[in-house]
Amino acid sequence: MTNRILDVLVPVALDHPYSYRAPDNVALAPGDLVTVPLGPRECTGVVWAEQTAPDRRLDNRLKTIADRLDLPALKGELRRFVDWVADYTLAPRGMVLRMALRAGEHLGPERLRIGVRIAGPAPARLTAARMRVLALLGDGLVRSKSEAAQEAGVSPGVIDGLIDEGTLEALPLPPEPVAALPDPDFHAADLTPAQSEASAALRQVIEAGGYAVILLDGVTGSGKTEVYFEAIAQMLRRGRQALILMPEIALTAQFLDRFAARFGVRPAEWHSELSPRKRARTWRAVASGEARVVAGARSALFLPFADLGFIVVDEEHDSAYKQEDGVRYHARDMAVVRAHIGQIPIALASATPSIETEVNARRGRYRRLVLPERFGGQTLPMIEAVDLTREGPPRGRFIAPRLAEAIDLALERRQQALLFLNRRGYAPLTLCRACGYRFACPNCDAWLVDHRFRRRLVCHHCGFAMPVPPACPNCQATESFAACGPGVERLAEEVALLFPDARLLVMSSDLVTSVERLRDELKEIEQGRVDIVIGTQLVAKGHHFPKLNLVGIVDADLGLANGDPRAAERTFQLLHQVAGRAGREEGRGHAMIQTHQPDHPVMRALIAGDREAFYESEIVAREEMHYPPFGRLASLIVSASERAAAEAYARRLAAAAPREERVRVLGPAEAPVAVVRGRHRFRILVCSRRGFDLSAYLRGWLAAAPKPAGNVRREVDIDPMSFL
DNA sequence: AGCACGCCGACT
DNA sequence: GTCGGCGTGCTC
Repeated sequence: MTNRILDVLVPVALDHPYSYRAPDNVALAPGDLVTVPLGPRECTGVVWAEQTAPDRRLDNRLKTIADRLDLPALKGELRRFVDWVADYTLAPRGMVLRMALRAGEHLGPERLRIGVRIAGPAPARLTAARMRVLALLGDGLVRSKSEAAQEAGVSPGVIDGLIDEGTLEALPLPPEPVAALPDPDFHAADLTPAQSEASAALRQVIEAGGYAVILLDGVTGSGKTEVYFEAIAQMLRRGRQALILMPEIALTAQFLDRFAARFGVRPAEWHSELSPRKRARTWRAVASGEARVVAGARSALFLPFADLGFIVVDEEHDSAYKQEDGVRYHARDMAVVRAHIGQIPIALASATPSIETEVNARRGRYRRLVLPERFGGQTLPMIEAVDLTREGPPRGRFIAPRLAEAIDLALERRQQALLFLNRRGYAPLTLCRACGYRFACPNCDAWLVDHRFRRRLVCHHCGFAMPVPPACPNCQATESFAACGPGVERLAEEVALLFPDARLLVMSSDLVTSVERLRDELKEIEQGRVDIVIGTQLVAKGHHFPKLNLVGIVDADLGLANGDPRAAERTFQLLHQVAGRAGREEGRGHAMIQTHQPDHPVMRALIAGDREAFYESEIVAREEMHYPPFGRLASLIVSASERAAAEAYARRLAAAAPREERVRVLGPAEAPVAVVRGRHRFRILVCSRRGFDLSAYLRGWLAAAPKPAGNVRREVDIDPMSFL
């Protein structure tokens, strides 16, 4: 036994590596994946460093590393990234490592795939199912067992039966590659002059080498994708890897097919719905360098790339990049950090850049490449407001007469219309007309949303659901429930009434039962088999509807209601994106925005098509308030099942804040949604000057503050995006 | 995060 | 009598 001691980081909620004795029969170096004993179990960990000054007190407790896994070591780059993210977000280092080892649980040896082919005489008993299998395999080719069963329309048992009879022969197949090699010259893109110019500038940045941030700034349909595809082609020619980050919901078949049209094959995919097996294989392929291009949701940022040369963050302004549970990180910001650590270029693409990115571009820290026009000379939609204070719909209705007329006209012209309402379900509130009782969630501080398609009252915060009772739980009155406010389902009812002959489709995340069904529905729209689409946020992202000409925004004020400092930015981005769905191929599009405040800066900028006006006003407002990016924010959330316990601890925590003139501590205040999942929540908001090390300040504060007792929990959210 | 340990409530 | 609820504390 040697005296060598190594620090190993394990993917559990521990902030520091543990020391282990190195076994003398295996060579180990930092980055190697190992199995180590941890308490009563064994787990996978990563050698983090050589331990040069072992803690004497641990001498007799040190355990020995059990084994080294036969996987590529995590590069220094990725280890530094894990350390950086943990330091910044105040998450335990081990939990950040866990994201990099996500394939973890299934990293064992690859399961053998079994292939079958005909190898003997037909069986004595020839059933219809068996005949179909024989007909399929009659060509003598080898097929995997599951493929053969599926194509012949039989159960796998039939195949097994034929193997037993000796008719078929089973043989091992090589593992299926996760992603074939993309060909940079498969189908050279036909770029517009503007795209060529942007592409050439991007190429120059990449040629120069090293870290650089490029903002690809262009409206939907201006061809940002083709431009960054050229940069990826350039990376492929150099034999390096590229990562395309996108909001999970935008990672569609349409996008993957576009990639395949340019490069001959689809990229490797990485998202939460990947099967464990596929996940493990993709992880390995990325680590070995076999997968050259990965298109993935935010967690793809933690993949162990063998040689990452370029990152794209598509739709960089999208709030889905912020992870709100577990390790709270912003994937766009962390992507920039990863590019910096790896000294590689990164491109942020958006039609409506985040205020942070816009300010960085204005200051020259990011290089802006503009794509001014839409493809093929398409023009932006004409946008107008419908002032609900003057020309609103009749009581109980949500479509104003002028919007209804426009829909009529679109139907007459055989064009599609989209009605956008960012609210799922039938109605956001149900009350009893007899006694005023309102249905509220038993676990959260929220009303129950009526979902008629599902025949349930549902809480959008915790998922609580109950059937609609036959009588009022308070006064026992029957037939007394009134739905208040609109949801997409209720809107669909109104549309069916107004346009009885139109073909409707409601798209809402809670109605999406499977990816398959979503794809089918998108295809229906694409092929013009739907006249009116009614949708939530789901329709805003990533899809291209060629026949869509009219967009109606039913309640533009919805996102502006709360006191969130980012409300204006988010509303502008969302409405701009939705309005931009109109008229991408068939003439000039038309968007109508129903609002109670047509003079709000967000609405004015949208109607005037003046994006810069919005940025000007919003940047000034942020600067005045010292909000990001002109200051930094963190939020401490204290929660407990007892309201008093949460409040008392939050007060003690706030009182323990170290004095620091560059920091303001606000609160504690009850969170806007005070109760979630049965836990009462209080929030302390911490604001600091720009450039101040807020993470270090918070770490010092939390270390010195009294520890939470009982079921009181505290969470830290650096750079919070949502204030609910 | 797991997992064990430990201390109180209602059942085979 | 024990099975099992989840609060508490530890893992080199």
